[in-house]
Amino acid sequence: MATIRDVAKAAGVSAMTVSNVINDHPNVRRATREKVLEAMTRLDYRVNVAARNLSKGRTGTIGLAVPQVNSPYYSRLAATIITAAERHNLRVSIEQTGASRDSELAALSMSRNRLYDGLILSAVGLGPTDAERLKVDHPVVILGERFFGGPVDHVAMPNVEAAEAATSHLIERGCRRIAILSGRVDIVDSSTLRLAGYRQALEKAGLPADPALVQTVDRTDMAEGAERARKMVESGLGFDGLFCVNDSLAMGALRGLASAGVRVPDQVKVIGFDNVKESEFLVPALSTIDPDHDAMAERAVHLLIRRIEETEPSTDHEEFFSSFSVVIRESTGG
Amino acid sequence: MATIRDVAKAAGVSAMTVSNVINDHPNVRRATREKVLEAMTRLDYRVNVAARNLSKGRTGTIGLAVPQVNSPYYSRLAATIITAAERHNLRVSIEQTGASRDSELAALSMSRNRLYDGLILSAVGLGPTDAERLKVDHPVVILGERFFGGPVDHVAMPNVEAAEAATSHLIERGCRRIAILSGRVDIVDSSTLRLAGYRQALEKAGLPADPALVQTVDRTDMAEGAERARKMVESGLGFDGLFCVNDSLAMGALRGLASAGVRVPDQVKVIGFDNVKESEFLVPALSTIDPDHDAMAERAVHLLIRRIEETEPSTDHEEFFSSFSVVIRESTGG
DNA sequence: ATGAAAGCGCTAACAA
DNA sequence: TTGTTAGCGCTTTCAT
Repeated sequence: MATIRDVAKAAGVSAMTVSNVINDHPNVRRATREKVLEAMTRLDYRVNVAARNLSKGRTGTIGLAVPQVNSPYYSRLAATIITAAERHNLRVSIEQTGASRDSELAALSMSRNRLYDGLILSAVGLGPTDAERLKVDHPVVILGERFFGGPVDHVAMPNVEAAEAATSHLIERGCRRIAILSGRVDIVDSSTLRLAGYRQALEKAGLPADPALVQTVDRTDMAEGAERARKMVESGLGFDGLFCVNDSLAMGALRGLASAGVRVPDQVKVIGFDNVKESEFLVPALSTIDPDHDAMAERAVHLLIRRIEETEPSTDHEEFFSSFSVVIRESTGG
Repeated sequence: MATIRDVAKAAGVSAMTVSNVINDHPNVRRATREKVLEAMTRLDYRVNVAARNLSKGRTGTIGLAVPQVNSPYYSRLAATIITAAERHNLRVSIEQTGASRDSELAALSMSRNRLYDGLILSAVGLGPTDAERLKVDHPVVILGERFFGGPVDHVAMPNVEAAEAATSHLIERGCRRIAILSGRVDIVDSSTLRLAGYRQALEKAGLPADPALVQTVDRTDMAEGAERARKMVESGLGFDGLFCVNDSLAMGALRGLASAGVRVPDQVKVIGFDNVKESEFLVPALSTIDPDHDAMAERAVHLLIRRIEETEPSTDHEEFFSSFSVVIRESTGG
């Protein structure tokens, strides 16, 4: 494998000149450049990125830690972040944390090992009590709901407002007994905040808040959504609207309601949250909240790059909330 | 940031001893090890992976190039590969090629740059004429249908057999005019092979092969599936079975048929291919082919590791075909 | 069981 | 415009 010195020798110049050619530095005479390029082709030279990394103290790679990539939501997030990073000539290495606290901490320490120039961490397992551990001396951006006012840059959704808008939409469509399908709410996360938005909407509309209508599941995925929705019908809970805190749950719920023989939107109207690609194609097509995913990804990458490039560590931190819109489809009556 | 030499000084030993401790080498006295570990903790030492990479000539990272990660199929593939790689202490860096030939070639050259120890390339844009370019001196495993007998290790699906099984299943359920929704078939890829399987099944059953029943779309995604299925109904094509060459198309088709007022499975039975997570939760639940994704991912990673670890390049190449099963759900009558 | 020397391939800083 | 020097932080080899 040819090194920069082999090329230098072959072209009759110094290693530095070759390096300057490779990196498009200005001060190289045209003729010299040609000579070098020719030698590079002839020797089939390839830069050794590891050596460059060591020399520059940069890896050109950022880490992205998400619970799992095989979910409509996180795969979309990953896709958007990879694309945004690419625009800045950064590669993305993905780690799956399985939503566990330990794995999320491990991801944090990976970037301490300078494996990555920075880390975007979709924190689900870490809690507010771990805030101290985020006070690290390397670039980190947190995605999620767990660290408001924490010691890191933070990109979040307008959970409360958007959940309120979703619930209000159901109310406008005539629902009076609106259930919510949510994740666990013993911790502050998107479920908790979206539940708060749901409650606000009911209150503003003067609707009673029946605790039985608040249904929580352990994992917010399709399987749980399907099972719980079916049970809610079979137990005779009685509801005419259902707000699911994410689209995976909602996809499952649509399935569960169908199994239970409930017609959507005639008997029950359903709305989700996230606007994953699939939601448009379900039967019935799913109404949902569309946060501005691209803006969130772009902002997360930007914040991270800012940190990577700043010369001295600053102590201020930014919190970004994306905008959102309500996407009305068949599941709430089109 | 503390280096290995800082730790050595602090512990009163040589850098080499510290290195030996870090890498769990046997020849270190217990007392020495403790001393070193203590110093490491005290100085908050972290290995510099870039330096280690340069020294060892390995990066501990493999590349995975897929068309896009935001699709049920590829996100599942990515998830499985990341998990398999993790078991072997390898990280995975993901690149999105957008199915373009140029990006796929770029991914190949990335790994030539020793950014990755090896590359798993889900080839969609590259064609058989590019086979020569795969003759590279670094580890590559191709996922897909385009390079049978090529100069690389290759993991593929049993496309023909599985497509035949899918079509036969529709025939067994009483379908007589079975349409196929496929990608372009001017090149050898999964669409072509699955179309061949479809034809075989018709032939074996003695059913006529009406060319009008072969429908091809440019992109095999949900949007195209929905639009085309609707048009097929509206144009009065007349069909009682539909085999979609992947689940994304099938999800779209279910949506399109619903829009056109066609009941599944009563009027038309539908089967897909891939068994993505979503298919189980659709309404109606989607019958499909389930290739052994885990086995494919595991095999791809294994083949790659074998190449990475072999001392001298061998010229033989392995072709692996996964097993498959037909998953029968509501869309073909349960 | 430990250490000294040399080098992985590149680039920043300075010199010519 | 080009070249020289001196590392980046680690590991391999060989001595002790």
